[in-house]
Amino acid sequence: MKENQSPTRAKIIAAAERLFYAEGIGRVSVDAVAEKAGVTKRTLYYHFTSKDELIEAYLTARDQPNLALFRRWFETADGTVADKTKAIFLNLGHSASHPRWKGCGFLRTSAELASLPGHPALKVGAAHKKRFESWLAATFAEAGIGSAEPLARQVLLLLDGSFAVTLLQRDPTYMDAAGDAARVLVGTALRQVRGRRPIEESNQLSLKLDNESSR
Amino acid sequence: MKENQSPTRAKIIAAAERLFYAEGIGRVSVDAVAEKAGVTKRTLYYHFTSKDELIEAYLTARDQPNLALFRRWFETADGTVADKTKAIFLNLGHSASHPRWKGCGFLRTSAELASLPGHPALKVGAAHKKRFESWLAATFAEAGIGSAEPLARQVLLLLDGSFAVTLLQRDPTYMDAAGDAARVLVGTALRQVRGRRPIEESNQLSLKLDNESSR
DNA sequence: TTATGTATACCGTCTAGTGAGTATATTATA
DNA sequence: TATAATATACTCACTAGACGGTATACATAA
Repeated sequence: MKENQSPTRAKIIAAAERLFYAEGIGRVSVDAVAEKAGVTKRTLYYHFTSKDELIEAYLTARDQPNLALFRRWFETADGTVADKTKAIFLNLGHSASHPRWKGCGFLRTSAELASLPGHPALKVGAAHKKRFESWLAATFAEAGIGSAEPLARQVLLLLDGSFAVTLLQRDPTYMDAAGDAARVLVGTALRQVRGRRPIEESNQLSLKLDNESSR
Repeated sequence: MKENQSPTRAKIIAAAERLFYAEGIGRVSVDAVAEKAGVTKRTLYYHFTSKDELIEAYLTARDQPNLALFRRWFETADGTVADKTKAIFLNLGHSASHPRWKGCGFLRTSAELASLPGHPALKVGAAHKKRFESWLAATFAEAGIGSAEPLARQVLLLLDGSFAVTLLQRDPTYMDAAGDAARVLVGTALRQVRGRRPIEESNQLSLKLDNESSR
């Protein structure tokens, strides 16, 4: 297997990440990726058997870094779980103000490949969003929220909705609106917890890190 | 001007609607649209100056029918405004169960053309979603809701989120989750209205129409 | 000396868009 | 009323280039 990370393979994936995210997978040729990576096309095809496999590798490479970024945004925010949830949207709104921001690479790839169910890249994208949803649900459950799973699902829907709408309208204030809705939903669930067993939700002090661009 | 609807032009747009929605604009050639419409490519280029103009015409043709469908789903549902809002998601979930359903054509086009800001088709898409948001806001305001605009925005975010997530996961139950969140948000706003001036929200009897596929 | 990695050069196919010409209908003129 | 001119709506055949992918050869290192 050549699944390991040879430097050349890593360079190719890095080039694919930048180009596929910036232009969309259909508008980027294999030649362009090879050129950006500084290798010949034949070398690219030595490391990947097809363009489809390269697309899959592109999303696989984004999976963990994206999740880590969301987690960090959540964990470094002040306030209740509801406030911390909203912090994800605030940070995302900041990212979306950057002209190079182009929404969520997973969702955009899913839109482009919608006519190819079963495409390996779609499985990677679906698994990525599931992991995010599961992490949210676990975090909510830890805070004592009973309906953690449906709540996590609703927050995911708001998040992906704000990706889609902000990309279309090019207006990051939609992120704030989604964050408000998420804070209301999480806050309501949280108040039910406190009703049963008081306090327990602590105000965590934390750094406010500057955000990177999120994909 | 040939902006009017000659039968040939209408045939071409109808073919474009089916193919672009089913496969995505990047994966459909102008030749394929011409063939599906039963005209030569040169005839297509007689009616449209470029593929981009054809894409724009495709979304323009979907604008009013889609809005009308959502309105009908809302208006024909029983219950409060919150219930009627949720009905949109329920109907959409039903549409999404069909194997030919491929999400929202406006959002998918926006994802494909994300690297071309200012593309005419993107303006059509943005205006379409704005019209939906405005209609929702007006409907909420009519029901006496004070925060009609932010509320409409939140429902839009849930709607487009459910388009994106349901397409990726191929699981229409996400539509139900989004509908629940929307019902909670609208219901909360509605209860504040009732708190100030009681009743006023009537249970409207109405037919439950069977839905068409929504794009 | 065998496996890994890279390069040059190429193939067949598909793409958006065009050049040049034609059938038909309507209008203007004698 | 017959004829000439013009506009509309369409077709066939083509271009120039981009596309994904490959055959072959050469280099390097264990």
